[in-house]
Amino acid sequence: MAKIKRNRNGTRKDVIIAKAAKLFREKGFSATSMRDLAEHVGVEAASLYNHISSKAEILQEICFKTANNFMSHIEEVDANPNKTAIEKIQEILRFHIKQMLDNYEEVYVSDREWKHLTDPYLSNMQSQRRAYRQRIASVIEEGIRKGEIKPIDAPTAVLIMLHAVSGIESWHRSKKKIAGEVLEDNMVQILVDGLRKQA
Amino acid sequence: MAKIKRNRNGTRKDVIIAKAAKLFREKGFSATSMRDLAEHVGVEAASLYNHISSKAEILQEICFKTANNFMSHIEEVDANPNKTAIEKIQEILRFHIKQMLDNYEEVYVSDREWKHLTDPYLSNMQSQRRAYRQRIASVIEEGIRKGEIKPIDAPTAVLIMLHAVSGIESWHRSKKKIAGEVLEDNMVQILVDGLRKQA
DNA sequence: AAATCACGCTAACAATTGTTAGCATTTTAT
DNA sequence: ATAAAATGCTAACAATTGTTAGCGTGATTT
Repeated sequence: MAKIKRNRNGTRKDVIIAKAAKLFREKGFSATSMRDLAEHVGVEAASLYNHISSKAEILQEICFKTANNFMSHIEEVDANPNKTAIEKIQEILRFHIKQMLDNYEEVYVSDREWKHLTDPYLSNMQSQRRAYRQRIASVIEEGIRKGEIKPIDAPTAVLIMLHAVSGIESWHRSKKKIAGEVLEDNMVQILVDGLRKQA
Repeated sequence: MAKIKRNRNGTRKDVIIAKAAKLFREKGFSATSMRDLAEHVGVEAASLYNHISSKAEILQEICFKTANNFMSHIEEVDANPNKTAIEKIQEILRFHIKQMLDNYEEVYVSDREWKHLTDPYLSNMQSQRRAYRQRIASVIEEGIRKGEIKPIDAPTAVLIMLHAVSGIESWHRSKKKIAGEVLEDNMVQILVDGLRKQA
């Protein structure tokens, strides 16, 4: 009756999902109530259901949109046969970092809260994640074969890369932030060439 | 009346906290109900309150026990003036990895769920975490000054280290696990010397 | 043997949860 | 202008939440 919902460019559903991503990041999926979300959207809880069909659906949209985003990128990178493995890894890393800077809320939520998906979607997400990690591992193994990369355990390297990137969360919370590009360069350098000087 | 709670060596409270840590890791703090926990302990929900005073207290015990554990270790490491910065970093890393292997549930929960602490404890935990990261950053900066470590942004390096280690979660979930010591060596090598061969 | 304590149970509470029904109003299309 | 669609509201629902009260039984202490 009184309040109206704003929408810049995109549907009202998009507004709801964006606010939800923010809350899910701050408090977690389970600890965020629909009334909580409604309040931040500026509407009563019941009104949300004119735009979404359930709380679960919101999480699904966030998770799968993000997952597809990463999956298309790695396919694009991996399709190019003229890049070295190290170059591919660097591109993947930089893409992750940029995503973590630009779409922070959704990327973070999709990484931390996907466990709360329910079962058709949960299994789907699990295999997507597995497939994604496997693709990166293959790039690393290719690099090992060609002598560009140290002979380390590829799954372990993937694990380090992906989780290191998700640590950008604490960069966001930090008071004295360095610039995003500096962060990116630092992270890539540390992961590719390590902490130790000279070697 | 009928059921009895077991206890190997440690109080019944310890049993409850251990089971809680497992559930908090699997489903998150908010998504774990006291009835859920009670069922896994083999008792009715109300009976838990003979041993703990609230759900919040369980999380507090898990988080602060773990935090103190890490804090004492870094103090011990840092007190030794004969170690190089790289050696200190390696020791800290190896301690984190070992903790993640041996006390998986509690370390993981303490890292992911501390946000659900409430306010006297929440602020306390926030400053403890800040202080801990700051100590590691100081070690790195010392290493940079002495020329052992590349001149990178120390907070970024800390962020990478700590989050890389927390990725051991996916090692736990993995089917074909490499041995714990191999994992440890791989992780330390990658973080200290990077992925790239030779340099 | 008596008294105390530890610890389990059932029942119940107030609050909060996600969600639906039904109705009113505004916006869009005809 | 009128019909249709979109979107908001209030009220209510059943289920679940953390937690307390009160009672009983078995073990431990005196």
